[in-house]
Amino acid sequence: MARNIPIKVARAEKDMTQKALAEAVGISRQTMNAIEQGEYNPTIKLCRSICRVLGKSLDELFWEDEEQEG
Amino acid sequence: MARNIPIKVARAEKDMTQKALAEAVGISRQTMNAIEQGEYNPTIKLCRSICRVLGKSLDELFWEDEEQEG
DNA sequence: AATAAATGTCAAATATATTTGACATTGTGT
DNA sequence: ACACAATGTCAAATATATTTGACATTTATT
Repeated sequence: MARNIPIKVARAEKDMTQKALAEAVGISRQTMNAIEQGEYNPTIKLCRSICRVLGKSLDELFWEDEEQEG
Repeated sequence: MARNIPIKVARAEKDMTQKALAEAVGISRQTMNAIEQGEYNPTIKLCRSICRVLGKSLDELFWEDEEQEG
């Protein structure tokens, strides 16, 4: 997976830290960091939570045109 | 979670069976069924695969305005 | 330069998504 | 009514997302 820049940007727009976003969404700071680093696949439910907090859509934050192979 | 009608509709539009969609996406038939029944949260990567096969966006197939508690 | 906050990263443990196999039910066609 | 495909559902096993704790690095502030 590629690094998730859209989340980083949306977070900056809200002036939120990774820690703050993680708490708002109810996950650990490390998990939030890993998601932004693109290190693994979050659950759709978690993605929706992040979208709600950041005021963005799934397509805006989590779409990828090409998926990296295994 | 609520039953995922949009997937059912999009699958009908493509005239695909749950089994066929599951195979196209590389998961088991039971998992595909469970997703349509809204019984658990798939991974975002899997959601994207389903979107690509069905020619729909994440927002079209996987957005939910209100998340069910617990 | 020094201090603190924010971020990046690792390993071990835990929670949960997904698989497999099996069987019940429903829908469709003959 | 009969057969067959498609769907729904359960339990046990496996793969993987997520947590926790700890530490290194970067970035901001004084």
